[in-house]
Amino acid sequence: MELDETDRKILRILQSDARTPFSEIARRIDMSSATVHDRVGRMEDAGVIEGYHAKVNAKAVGYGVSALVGLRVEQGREEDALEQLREIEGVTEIHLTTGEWDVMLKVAAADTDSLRDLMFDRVANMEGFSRSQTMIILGTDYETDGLPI
Amino acid sequence: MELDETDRKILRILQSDARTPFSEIARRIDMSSATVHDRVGRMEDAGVIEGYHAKVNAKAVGYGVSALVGLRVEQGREEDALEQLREIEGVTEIHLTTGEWDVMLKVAAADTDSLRDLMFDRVANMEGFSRSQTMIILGTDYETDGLPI
DNA sequence: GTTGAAAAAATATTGAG
DNA sequence: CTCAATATTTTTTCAAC
Repeated sequence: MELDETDRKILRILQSDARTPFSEIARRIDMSSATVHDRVGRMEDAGVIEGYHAKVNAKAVGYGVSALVGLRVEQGREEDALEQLREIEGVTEIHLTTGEWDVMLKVAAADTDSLRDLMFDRVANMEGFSRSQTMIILGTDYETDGLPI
Repeated sequence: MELDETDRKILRILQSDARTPFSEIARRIDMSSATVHDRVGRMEDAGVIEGYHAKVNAKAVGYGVSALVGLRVEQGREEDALEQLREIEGVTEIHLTTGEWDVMLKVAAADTDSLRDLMFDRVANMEGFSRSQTMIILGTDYETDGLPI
């Protein structure tokens, strides 16, 4: 799908606040809200907009520790490994990467004890597991609302 | 702020679809929409809900390559480095981590050329830079809408 | 805290340029 | 594609339990 500058403006607004009323988006980009409605619908259908998500404070819901985890997986066992990783509660992202690690995870856990359980009981025991490195996130300095559009 | 099971149900719904009408949330959790409205407002005020963001397909807006980047920063130059990193367009996350790297970035770029420019011209030239490792994301296997609540 | 009901505002739809 | 007008829904407010 081709996006013009109007579409991009709408995306910028929805990326920073997904609950902005169409009427206000319309005011800001100087078009009617029917047009905004139409364009948003088309971008949703085309998969340009993949969803709308509330960002929840991790600590408020009991997640005190986050980490990035690098994983080496045995050759030929990648699919097995991924399947098991997807089942682990607390694993919020699974990326396949080049470089030192085959897989990079982002995980959330209640505390360090629970992170240890996650890593030792679940990750290290899965089939195809080779080795891992856990990088605990001491703090997130900065996080954009999404992409620079 | 204390969250009860009702709050958590609301968070789950908004995390998976931030534009779900309060009236529908009310139906699903079997309460009035006035209650949902009240609770959402309080969670917003308390910082439990940090925002609502549209998820935009990176390729659709011209970002063909993403990477995780590990960085070593010279002792005592951390603040300088972070300040510069925040200014680099395409850097979408900056985490301070334990382990092999001091800082982990998530970056988005149009293509590998543009990623090279980002890394060589911007990141590698910044003050306090020591060394880095770029892990190109070949694919994202799985990404939850947020935290398991 | 919760609710139903009223008022205000927003979204969805339609038809035409 | 865009718009104005209309119909439908939702959000917001508020008195009352």
